[in-house]
Amino acid sequence: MLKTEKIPEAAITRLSVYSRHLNYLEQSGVTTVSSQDISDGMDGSSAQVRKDLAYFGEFGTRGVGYDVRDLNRNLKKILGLSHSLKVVIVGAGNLGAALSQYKGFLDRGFSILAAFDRDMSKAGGSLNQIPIYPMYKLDEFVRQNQVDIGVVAVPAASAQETVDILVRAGVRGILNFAPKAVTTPNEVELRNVDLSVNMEILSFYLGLKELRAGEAEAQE
Amino acid sequence: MLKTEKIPEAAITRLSVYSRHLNYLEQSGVTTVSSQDISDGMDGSSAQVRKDLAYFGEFGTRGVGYDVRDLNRNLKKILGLSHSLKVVIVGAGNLGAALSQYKGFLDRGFSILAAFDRDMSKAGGSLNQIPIYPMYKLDEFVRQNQVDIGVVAVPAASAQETVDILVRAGVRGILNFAPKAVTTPNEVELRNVDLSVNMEILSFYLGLKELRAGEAEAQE
DNA sequence: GACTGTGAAGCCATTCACAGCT
DNA sequence: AGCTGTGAATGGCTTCACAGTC
Repeated sequence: MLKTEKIPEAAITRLSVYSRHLNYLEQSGVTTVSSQDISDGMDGSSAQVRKDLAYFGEFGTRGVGYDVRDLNRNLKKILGLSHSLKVVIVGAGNLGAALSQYKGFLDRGFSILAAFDRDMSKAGGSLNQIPIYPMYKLDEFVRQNQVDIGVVAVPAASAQETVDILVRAGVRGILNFAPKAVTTPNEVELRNVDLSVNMEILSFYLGLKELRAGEAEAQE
Repeated sequence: MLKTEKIPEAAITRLSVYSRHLNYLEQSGVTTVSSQDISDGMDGSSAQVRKDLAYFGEFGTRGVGYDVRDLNRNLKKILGLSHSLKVVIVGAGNLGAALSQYKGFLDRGFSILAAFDRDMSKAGGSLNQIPIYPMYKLDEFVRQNQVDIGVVAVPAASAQETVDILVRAGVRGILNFAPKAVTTPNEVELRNVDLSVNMEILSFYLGLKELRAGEAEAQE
């Protein structure tokens, strides 16, 4: 169970996607799937699915496939979703508001406890059930409620500062949405979800396609 | 200039981050940087920076470094940001609203022309300057305005359907925020920005850390 | 016959180390 | 001396192909 083997991050990404798909199948009443079924409709191959699962154990039955319910339970356990993680959102602007109500988080069992904003006039208000507090209460709140994850949804200019506050308060992980490279000490896990970078990657490939189309014409 | 060499997607991601950092340096009045300077404060090495740039040409001067302004201009050109791409957002809920005002897009030169929503009562309204139209106008709008990119910010259940409409209308790329695997034909570039997957990856690493901490204790 | 689990092969990306320029 | 550009080496991920199981 405790293999110290190195697991590609891309594999984790895929496990998460598999799990969501299994949720859907479970609701649809499907009870058994093959690795082929799982990989259909995404980019990966069935071999990839099996390899990804193999990092964590043997979940299937040869000649048969996987039990949907059972496999999904295992995946959720691997992903740490068995007990719901406690989350706070920093920055109650548009993005913070959107994240606080994001179905994708709630459906997967994360509990968003509170939002925080520097703007004192927002404090006391709420984002759809979730209370908004002023920034100075963040530290105490995180400590008292043993918050696991801080979501950073502030402007780029205050991103690092916000991260520092969360780290000092004792969160274990940070999900950063600010378009700015930030850093955390090793013991605090960090992930950047860089929306503008994603838009630019798309832009790059559009340009590349244009270029190739141009070349193809020129060849005739 | 037109190297057909294969370029890692990760390299494009980094170029985008470099460019943003150069923007900042440019504003700060810095005129020359080394690959070391660029890599400082992010995870990569200076060798990586040089390799990434080498896919596209020779932008520096040996013994000296890179001209900030010049390099950034080149990066933006590579990323297709020289002429601003036209974007529409589908789904005028919280996430759509947040994206329509997202500074990270505007700062980098994307123009968000309109938002669309299935809910007719939202039509006629606006999200911070950006007009909201009913869904049935999407096709015509995309054609008439030669929209390049469609941003999908609808619930998972209607994601594929929305993608199909955008594809038929003729967008060249799609940025999907719905927590659902969707597909496009080859000629339409697709990128998924999966917020819940990112949260789950974070969750996974938190669990892993816990496990390791437990093991370390057990070893004594 | 169908499907999983896995070693081995192949492929791709990153890192190293140094030649080449200023 | 300082720094870029790059071939060669390394390391890691994915694909292949098949033995093992039902």
